Parts: sequence; C-alpha cells; structure tokens
Amino acid sequence: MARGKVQMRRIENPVHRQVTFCKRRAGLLKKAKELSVLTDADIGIMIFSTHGKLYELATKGYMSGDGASENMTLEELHALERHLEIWTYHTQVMFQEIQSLKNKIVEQNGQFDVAPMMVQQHGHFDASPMIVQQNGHFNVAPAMEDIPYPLTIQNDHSGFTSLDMG
Amino acid sequence: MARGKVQMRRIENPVHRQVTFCKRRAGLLKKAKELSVLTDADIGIMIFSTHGKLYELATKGYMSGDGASENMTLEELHALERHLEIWTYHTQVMFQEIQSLKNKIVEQNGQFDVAPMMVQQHGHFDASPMIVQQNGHFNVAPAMEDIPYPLTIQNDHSGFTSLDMG
DNA sequence: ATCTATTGATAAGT
DNA sequence: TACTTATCAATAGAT
Repeated sequence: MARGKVQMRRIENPVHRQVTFCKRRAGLLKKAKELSVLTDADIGIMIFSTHGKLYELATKGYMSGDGASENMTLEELHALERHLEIWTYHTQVMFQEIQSLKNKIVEQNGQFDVAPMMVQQHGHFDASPMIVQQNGHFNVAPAMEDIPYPLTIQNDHSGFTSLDMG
Repeated sequence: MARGKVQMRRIENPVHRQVTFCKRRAGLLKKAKELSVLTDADIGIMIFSTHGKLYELATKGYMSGDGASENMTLEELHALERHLEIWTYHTQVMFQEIQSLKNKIVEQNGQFDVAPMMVQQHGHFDASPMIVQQNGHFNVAPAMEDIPYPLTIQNDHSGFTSLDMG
C-alpha cells in the first residue's frame, strides 16, 4: 500500500497494529456493504479484535441493533432465515471441533494437570454450553451470564454495530 | 473504480453482476485474511449469493473444511469458542426477530390468506427450526434435510470454503 | 484525526 | 473463463 508495501505478517508494534486494525476494519466493512448492494448478496461479518471487541455487519435488510426491516418480504425473510440456519450449522461444527481439540490437549497433559484447570477457570466445558432450549425456543440469556463484560450496543451511523466488551 | 467509477446500487445486468460478485468476493476475502494476519483478529465472513451459494472464511486457526488446527493453544481455542458463543447469541436474536416479522406479515394478510401458505411451502414455521438438542449436544442433521440441494464442500487452495448448493 | 505518496483493487475491454 | 490495463479506491507513514 502507501509509502512502501506492507509485509503480510502480524504487526508487532502495538500502536501501528491498532491503527491498522481500525483503518482496515472500516475498509473491510465498506467493501462488504458495497458487495451486498452491487450484487444483492446476504453478507455477515464478525470481527473480533484481540481485546474482545466485536464488530459485525449484516446486510440485505438486517442490521444488528436496528433489527430486520419490516420492509423485507416474506421471501427475503425466508432467505435470511435459511442463511442463518446454514451458518448455525457451521458454527455447531466448529463448536464440536473445538471441544474435540480441547479434549485432546487435556488428554495429552494428563487428567489432573494444569490444562483442565484452565478449562474450568473459563467456566466452559461443554461443546455447546451457551444455549439452552426452553419451550421449543432457544434461550441464550444464561449463556451471557458467563461473559464478564457488559454487552452494551453502541450504534454508529454506518449501519454497523460495535459490541463494547471492555 | 477502473474505467469510470461505479454507482453504488444493484447492478441490473446479470452478467456484469455475476462478474462483479466473483471479483469483489475474492477481494473481500483477501482483505479479511490480510486484516486477520496483520492485526491478529478472529474474523468470520458469510457471503450468500442470490443463487444460494455460501462462501465463508474463518481466520485465526480455524478454516472451515480444514477444521480448527491442533496447533492452537487452549487459550486460543477458548477465545474462538467465546467468539462463537457471542456470534451465536446474535444469530438467535436475528432468528427471533425474523420470526416476529413473519408473524406480523401473516397477521396483516389474515390467517388463511396466501402468506401462510408461502411460509408452509418453505417448510419453516418455527423461529429456530433447524436445530434439535440430543443427549446434551446439538444435532443439525435434521435441519439439513430441509435444504433442497446437496451440501458438497469444495475446498480450493485459498483457505476458503464454497458450499455448492446448486 | 488529516494528509498524500503509493500500492492495491477492479470495470471494461479483449 | 482468464488476461490486460486504465482508472479509481484504500491505506502506510507522517503530521
């Protein structure tokens, strides 16, 4: 890019890294919105900084925080729902793989070694610990009790949402 | 961009739209991977074309299809798990809002009007229809029976996954 | 945060 | 579908 090309590896200088994160995050979300508008695609993005902040974007009617628009047609709502279902499937696969990897690491370190303690400190030991089913609907509220920072939504004017988690 | 700047609205010409979708999708995923590498961020992207194809990217250890890497530390696995939990929470909120909007539309059109028929044609009427809990774990397999195209994963060499759904 | 020299992305054309 | 290239857009480094 400008003033000399950048090496594609982690930026070690924390100040430079933070500046680049802000600039490129904004650029990525802008590109995503453009792609959605130009080609009518449903796009979701989740960006987690190393400090635990979540920046997300969902296009085609749904903006987190704003919620889905009532101007969406039934067909659009169904398409969005189907996309969420597919994404949920992938998320569950990832949960299961993570749990499997955690188990392998714990086994390698022995059952009473430090590793299991670390797991328990985080308070999660199940592959799908954060969701419970109640009355046929999912309830995620109990899951959030486990998260040690307030989930305050700060909307800016760009249609994106930033979850301030400390 | 090149050869004249582009208007930020849906490209009506289907050929141009498809070409732009392919080019910009590749560009977006490249930008996402760069951001992840440079700033050490966890990034997930889902892109659904209007034809139902899913293109996804997950960075920092996890590549869908490859699965999470066993080289990840327990801490990295926990961070990824926590990120997935937060994202799952948002997904559930979206599901609930979609269901709410669907109900409103159905009510507006009357209980025996065409709208409910459309809903039933798609086979989904529940806010969270695609996931069932079995033996304390989530099972998404029944959900996929509802999807009328094969879920064949085609890995390319970029670390991205394309779900070919017709 | 703002400014530009540069690099990067890409629309149209082939 | 892949390649070319004239332009527009993003951004690294400096302020």
